[in-house]
Amino acid sequence: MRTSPTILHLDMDAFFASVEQASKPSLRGKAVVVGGLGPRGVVATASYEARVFGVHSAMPMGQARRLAPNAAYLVPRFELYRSISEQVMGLLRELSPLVEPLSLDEAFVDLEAGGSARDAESARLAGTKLRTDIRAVTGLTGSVGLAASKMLAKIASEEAKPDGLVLIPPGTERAMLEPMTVRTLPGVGPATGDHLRRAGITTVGELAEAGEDELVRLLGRAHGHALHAMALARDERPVVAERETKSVSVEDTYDVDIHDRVRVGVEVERLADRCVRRLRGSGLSGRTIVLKVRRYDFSTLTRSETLRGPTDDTSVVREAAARLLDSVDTTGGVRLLGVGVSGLADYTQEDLFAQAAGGRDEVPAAEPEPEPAAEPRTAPAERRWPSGHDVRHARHGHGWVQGSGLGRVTVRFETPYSETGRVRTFPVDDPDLTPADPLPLVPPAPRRPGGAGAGRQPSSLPLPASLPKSRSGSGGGAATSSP
DNA sequence: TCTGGGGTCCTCTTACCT
DNA sequence: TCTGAGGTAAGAGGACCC
Repeated sequence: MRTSPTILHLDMDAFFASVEQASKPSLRGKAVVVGGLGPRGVVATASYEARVFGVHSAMPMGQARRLAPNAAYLVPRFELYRSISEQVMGLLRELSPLVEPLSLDEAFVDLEAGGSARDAESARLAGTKLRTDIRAVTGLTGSVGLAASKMLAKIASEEAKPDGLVLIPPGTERAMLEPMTVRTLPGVGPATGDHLRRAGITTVGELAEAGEDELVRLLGRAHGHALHAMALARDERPVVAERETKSVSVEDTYDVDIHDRVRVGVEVERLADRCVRRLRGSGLSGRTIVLKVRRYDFSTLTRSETLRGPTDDTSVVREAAARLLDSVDTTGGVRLLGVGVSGLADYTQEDLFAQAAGGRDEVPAAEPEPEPAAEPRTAPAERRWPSGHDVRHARHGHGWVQGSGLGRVTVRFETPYSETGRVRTFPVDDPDLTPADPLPLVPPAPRRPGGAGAGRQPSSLPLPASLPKSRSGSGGGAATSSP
């Protein structure tokens, strides 16, 4: 293990909720919950104000609403989060070429490899500057952990939350870990935590004392060995910039269990199509087709089939998924269906199955994923005007959907840079109201004084080209044109 | 309370091959 | 020819992560 705390872990604070608060002045300082709003939705992120009420990630939405009935409930806007995540990752890459993103809001950086830090002092400086830069560029806060290994850097950023920086000086690691609960260690979830508790092990110190043989006996070879090393603060895993995708999958949970076997078959076909679209979008093909079925009682089973060669052909994946479905009893109803492809190759090959079935199929590779809100699983008004999404009104300007239903949509007119705005209600088919693209959270840098851009509405956030822009067409002044 | 979606990794069992 | 050992791949399930 290295001797300087030059591995940095960044964790953006309550990322999705913070983005929503930054883009909606009326929600700042308020409880905000982002997640699925259907009857089977769960919380993706809760703002710190909502956490006070006991709301946390992965909690069923119904429970969250009981705990925090006055919170704002919003559907996730992944395109927006992705575009802000790219800005943040860009700042990390200025520190080092060795950046390992873990998700939209988290990443490891090897500062030493980038030459941006050699010792504790320079590492702390780099971390402090990073936090300042993130705030300047995105308006958001992130917590930074610095340590000599990935595990410790991650624990440090957790300790730093929210909006802080923690550096673990080399040599102090074991003393720091000892009193912590085993759940602090990555890889110890509810099941392993329970398992260890029953064996009388609750702290990292007790884990270290238990010895490797005992842990291997309790948890199996790989897990026992890894956990013992971590308890002794030993973690040699390098920061890896490029990770190969191992599988691609799509799944849907249905608001109401599906009992009709024919409908189940149709849904599996649709999932197969979507999965192949994603596969091709990434330029991949795969050999193993996986069908996932969650039944009415939440029991989950998977069935898989490995083909002779990799495929990215819709009809081949459809047919394999249908064969797998034949072996599954769906009596009683299913709440979730999924189709995945693993055993990936980063090339596509014409395969015999497809040729036998009539050649290449019709699904275009570049067709964008439909937005979740466009899925026919919510009521029509909510589908057209998802809570939290941006809109533009011909007379009132830029705003966001506060709620919809009963033929009406309620809009709050404000932008990331305005005061808290006013609320107005319109018929859902009001021709003056159109969906709009999100605005940047921080005003774009001003052009030269008196320049052509002065006084204009800020342009919308540049979204990745492969992602769908809003369905507003050219309506409204939020389009990405500049003089 | 009633449990999303997209992943990764590990373990166990079984089948198959040598 | 039969049998068992050992390796490997596939299939299924489960834990965990964000």
